[in-house]
Order: sequence, then structure tokens, then C-alpha cells
Amino acid sequence: MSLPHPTADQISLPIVLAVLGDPTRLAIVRYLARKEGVPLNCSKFLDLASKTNLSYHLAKLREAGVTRSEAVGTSRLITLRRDDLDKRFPGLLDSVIAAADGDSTLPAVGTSEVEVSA
Amino acid sequence: MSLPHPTADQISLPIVLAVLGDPTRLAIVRYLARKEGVPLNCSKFLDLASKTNLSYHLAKLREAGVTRSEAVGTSRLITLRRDDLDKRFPGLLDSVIAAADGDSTLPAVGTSEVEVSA
DNA sequence: TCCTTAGTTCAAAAGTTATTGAACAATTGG
DNA sequence: CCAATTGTTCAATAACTTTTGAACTAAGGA
Repeated sequence: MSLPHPTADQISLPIVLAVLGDPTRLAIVRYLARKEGVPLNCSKFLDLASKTNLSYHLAKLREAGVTRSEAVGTSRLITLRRDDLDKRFPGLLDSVIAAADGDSTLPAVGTSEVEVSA
Repeated sequence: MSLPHPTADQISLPIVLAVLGDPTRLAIVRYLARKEGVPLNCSKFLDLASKTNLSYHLAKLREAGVTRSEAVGTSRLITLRRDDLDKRFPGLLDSVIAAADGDSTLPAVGTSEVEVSA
């Protein structure tokens, strides 16, 4: 951990909803959910927006408490705060992700990737 | 029915999330959910915002497909589009409302009302 | 050390959303 | 018909959000 994150109980429902209401950020969250457990760096999302703009959107997600960003070397390892979100808003994240997965008009990242087993 | 409403399949997830991301609109939706089945008119929400501003927020909810507004006399009878929302985004509305109910910092309407049986 | 990679910060511009008051329209009760 | 009630529309403004590019920092490898 390094950058400012809200604690679990500081996570606000309207802010989370507003943050997820942006298609770029929703695409980021969907991808994080699909790769759950695997910390990703920002470069994974470069087909969604410019580097600068991504920095902005990732900060919004972090400040809302949706993601956690850890500085490791020159990278930021980004993970979904599923535990905290599920505790605060049970069922919300799953229903949002399921709804997004059912909508082919939404932007997405890494939808054509090869699964690699450990 | 009278004013323009999206059809069920035109309801967009990011738009619904963004619309619910506003505390005033979230309060309206919560109240509609609590009074489910009972069509309400705008005056019920006057403690949340001015008449003009309410008209704006109620239009946003209607245009997003979250509510249905029917003109009856000089009133608008407003209902939650629960059926359509549940079909498009299963579980979403319930988890949002449950999360909102658990947050005492959010604005609310009609929380101290007398239940009247039919 | 120098260069590259990874991402941030800043200020500006563009775009969008929210809020306001005044004026308007439609319905209904007296 | 008149007045009151219910809500909308409009234009203005205020307040945010998003997007951009240029400049920057920090770590790591050659």
C-alpha cells in the first residue's frame, strides 16, 4: 500500500455507483474481477484510454475504495477490493459485473486472452 | 404512460449506475422501493429538493429507465420499474437499496411515516 | 551513469450535470 | 370563469468531470 485509500467503512455507496457509472472505469473493474487475485499494472488498460487519462480513472477508483493500488518498483499493482465491497454492499459488485458481462455494447479489455495455468 | 421512457432493452447499465450515484435520486428510488406498488406524486419528494430541481432529477430517473411516470390529471404518478430492472440487471436494485438502507448518512424521505393498512 | 519504463502531476480546455428563478401549461374545485 | 394546484420548460449560472499534452519523478537495467 502507498497511495491514499479509504478504509472499508469510509466507502460511500453514491460515490461507488457514480464511479462505476463510467464505461471506462466499469471496463477496468470487469477486467480486475475476471483476473481476481492477480495484481495488474496500468499498462493492461492502455487500450481503454491514454496513459494520463487512465491515471485519472484509476485514481477515482482507488479514492472511491473500489480498487487498491500498491506501488512496486515503477509499477502500480492494482487489485479489486472485493472483500471490503462485499462487506459494505453485499451482492452489489457481483450484480454489476454480471450485468456488465451481459452487455456486449460496453467497452472491455482483454476479452480475447489465453488462459495460462500455473 | 405519457412521457418518453426507454424500453427495457434500451436501459443502459452505466447510465443507471450514474443516475443512482446521486444522493437525491437514490433517496427517491429508496422511497419508491419502500412504497412499492403505490404510485407516488412528486410532492412526496419536496423535502429533498426544490420543485424545479425535482423535476430535473425525476426526468433523469425516467430517461434512464429506473422509474415510470404517468400523467394523471395535474399529477405525475411515479413508480419504480422493478420488473424491467430485475430482468435486465438481476439483483442490482435489491443490493443497491439494501446498501442504501444500511447507510444512515444518506438523505431519505418519509422515514417516519405511519403504515396504513388497506 | 544514462536510458528506458511506468506512472504521476499540472494547468488548460472541453464537456456535462446540477441548481436556480421566472414564466408557462394543464387540470380541477369553487 | 377564476384561482389554486401540480408540475414543466427555459435560460442562466455554478459546479463538477473528463480529456489533453507537456513536464516531471522514481526505479531498474545496460
